[in-house]
Amino acid sequence: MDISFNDIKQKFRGCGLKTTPQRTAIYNALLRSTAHPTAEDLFAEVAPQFPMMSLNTVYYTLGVLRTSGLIHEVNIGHTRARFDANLSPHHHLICLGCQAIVDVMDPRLNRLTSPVGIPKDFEITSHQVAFRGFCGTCRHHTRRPINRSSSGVHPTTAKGGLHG
Amino acid sequence: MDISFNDIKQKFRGCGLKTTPQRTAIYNALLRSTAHPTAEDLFAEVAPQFPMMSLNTVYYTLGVLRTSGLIHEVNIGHTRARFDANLSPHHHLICLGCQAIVDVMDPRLNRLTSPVGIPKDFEITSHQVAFRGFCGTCRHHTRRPINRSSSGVHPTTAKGGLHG
DNA sequence: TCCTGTTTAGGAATAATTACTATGTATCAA
DNA sequence: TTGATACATAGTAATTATTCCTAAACAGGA
Repeated sequence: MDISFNDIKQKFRGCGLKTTPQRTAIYNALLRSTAHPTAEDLFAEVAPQFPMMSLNTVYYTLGVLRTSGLIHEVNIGHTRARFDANLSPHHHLICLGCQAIVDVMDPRLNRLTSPVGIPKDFEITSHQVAFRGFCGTCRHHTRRPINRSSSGVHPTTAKGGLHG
Repeated sequence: MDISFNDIKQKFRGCGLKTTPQRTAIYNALLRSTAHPTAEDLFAEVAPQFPMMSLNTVYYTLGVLRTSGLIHEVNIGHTRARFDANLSPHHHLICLGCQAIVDVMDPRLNRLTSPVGIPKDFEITSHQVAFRGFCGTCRHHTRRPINRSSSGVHPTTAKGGLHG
């Protein structure tokens, strides 16, 4: 799943985007992550390399990448936008405890038939299944750690999408 | 789908909630709607009956109803929370143009098998399918009316979930 | 290398929601 | 029926996430 600097440059060029160090770092961080980070998560990850960088730049960059179709925005609530560079059709597993989002790649879910009883002039362009529940850690411990400041990473367990 | 004042009172009592006129009106408005209104939509709908009412009360009430399990929160983006009093398992059709949300009651979608390749200690408690696309009106007219102030109701067409 | 339009960074602004708090009121018990 | 009390309401202020605005910096093509 690794991608080179030149690959990124090519992608940016293909979308008519300039290749700046900040933009490259943000996109690269998103490519490497499977945790569906928020803008602030990405800012925290990239900031050490660019001490002068503004959170604004992260928002601007994510907006540009989204409208260029290089990334997707994923939401599990109204509170914060989360982002995903995985463009292949997939679904999500969402922990109601720690808010972790895990990709579900089961191809059977990509082939759901059109539902019955919908307005006949509605044109469906995509669909996505969200499975909700509790991950191993949240199942055993408290049910609601309420972790608003990070993307599904337990305060106790250091890094990674879904602990355990 | 009509519900009496006494039914509502019973439901509230069953959850240990006091029956106040504001609370009753808000819940009743949500029960009657299929448009998945926002807090502000509900405020606008109920305000004529209670000129002194605060938007705060709507937020507080929706929070109480949600934690009591009487309503669900539905989100199609990070921008605003939308609410639903339809508790029977169902799915959603979302117009990318006008942001309308329509319930999809196809029971086949309730019986999706557990997906492959997920962490084995994850306990799935529910799932929901979101179909995205364009409703009849948005398909023909502009693709992105960007309607942030209302719940999927076209400026041109008056009231209702999905026009047409 | 130089020009030009995009990108960045900083601060201010906005929108949605939550927090705080005094007053009001539904409910229960006497 | 009445009174006490805990929950609700309304008003204002605060917070959070995001967007807007602007000047300076810089990438990419001529």
